[in-house]
Amino acid sequence: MSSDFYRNVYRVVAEIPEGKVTTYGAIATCLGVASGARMVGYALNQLIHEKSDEPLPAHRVVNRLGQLTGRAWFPGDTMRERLEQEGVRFTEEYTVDIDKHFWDPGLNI
DNA sequence: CTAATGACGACAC
DNA sequence: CGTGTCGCCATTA
Repeated sequence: MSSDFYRNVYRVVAEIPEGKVTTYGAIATCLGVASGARMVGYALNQLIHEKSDEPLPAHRVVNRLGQLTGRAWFPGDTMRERLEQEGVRFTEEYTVDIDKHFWDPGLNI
């Protein structure tokens, strides 16, 4: 399990700076599979049952619209609260200002 | 090996 | 402008 693809996703997600967010598509593109946005989400989905001493900041990964599609995988509003706590602006209750806090992995990884 | 699924994305209607 | 449908690629059944 945990193919290189997964580790790749985990590494990118782990590099997301606080107060910044990125999209599934951006990560996928960074990994080489531009159309593998679904795979990124799938990889993160596996990370739920994956035990880690230091959980990955998956809450900083949103879809291209900035919507917290993964909020359902976090208890309560943990995802929204954490992002808000890091200084991320919200255009809506569950939508971040992706345009101002977008972080491109390709420019930093 | 074939079929189905998925924390998405883009396009069609 | 909101909804629906297909495509994308890896993993699982």
